[in-house]
Amino acid sequence: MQHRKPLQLEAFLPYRLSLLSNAISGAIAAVYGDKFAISMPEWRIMMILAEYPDVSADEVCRRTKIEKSVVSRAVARLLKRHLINRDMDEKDRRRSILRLSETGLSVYDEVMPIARDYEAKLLSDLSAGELETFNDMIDRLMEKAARIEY
Amino acid sequence: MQHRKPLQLEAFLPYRLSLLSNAISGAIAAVYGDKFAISMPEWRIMMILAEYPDVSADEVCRRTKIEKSVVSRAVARLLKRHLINRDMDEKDRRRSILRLSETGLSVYDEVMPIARDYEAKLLSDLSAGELETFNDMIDRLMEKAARIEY
DNA sequence: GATAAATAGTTGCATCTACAACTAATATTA
DNA sequence: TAATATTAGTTGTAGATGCAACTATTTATC
Repeated sequence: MQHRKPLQLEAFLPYRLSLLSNAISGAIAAVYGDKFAISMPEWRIMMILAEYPDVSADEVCRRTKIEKSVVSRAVARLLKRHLINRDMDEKDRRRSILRLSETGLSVYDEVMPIARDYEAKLLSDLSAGELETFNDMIDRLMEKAARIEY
Repeated sequence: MQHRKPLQLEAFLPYRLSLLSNAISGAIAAVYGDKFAISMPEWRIMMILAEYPDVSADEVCRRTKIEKSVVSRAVARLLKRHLINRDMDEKDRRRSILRLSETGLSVYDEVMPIARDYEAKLLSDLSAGELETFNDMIDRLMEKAARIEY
């Protein structure tokens, strides 16, 4: 006979955040997935390159927290589909220099407004102040999470 | 030459939530993963069963949003390791009735305090009011996310 | 400047995941 | 009550993931 009522699972923050994040990411993934057969890591990389052109794969890893082998294969696929271009750094020939191709940019320009529109709808019921508070809390939790060890 | 500054990626809520959720879930997953070789879906199922004993696999799917084949295989693995027990519903012989075994309960009782402690540390800098606000916003976003279509 | 350590990126591989097809049982409808 | 549709759970399979081992290059140390 079980009787643990330890936690009210639905009140457990990690669980709640995971459900919310999955719901949101999944909704957006459906857009670029259905329309362009782009995976989530591929899309994340494209977002990074749209904002920070000419960064290395390693820099992409650092920013996205995506594992480097996943980035390597996603980059390979994006290259094969000519959605990004790659040069090698002259100063450090291990290091790649990645950026969106014209095609990649046009895909980005088609998908991103939909994603942004989704975000806008999602946030439409929050006041500017509430949104700021929410974002501030995410930052603080992010910082805290990076520091906790046990 | 790229020049999209469309979004400030780091300010894109879906991206931010995903990073935060992964950081938190990953930290907790390290505990049950390292100590008991339990996967995330397995742990989610155990949490559900701790709070709602005697639910079906289908009910687990509904609550966790984990895909049913994943639940099926996770349940099989938990059964093989005697961490849960399964009966079949007399009234509806398709339906399973799952609950933690004694062993499963003891594993749960060892891991859960660590997870709860992690959550407490994570939230220690938020006031009660802030936490309530944060939770309220998650609820609202969750609701909204379920309604948006495009 | 030779040797060792660190870094960027790729690849092998075991495992995990998600979709679809499937079986078995129950519910619906005519 | 026979035929049809729905539901619970399992299984096949292609592709994704993450760790570790590997290559190639650069940096640090002696």
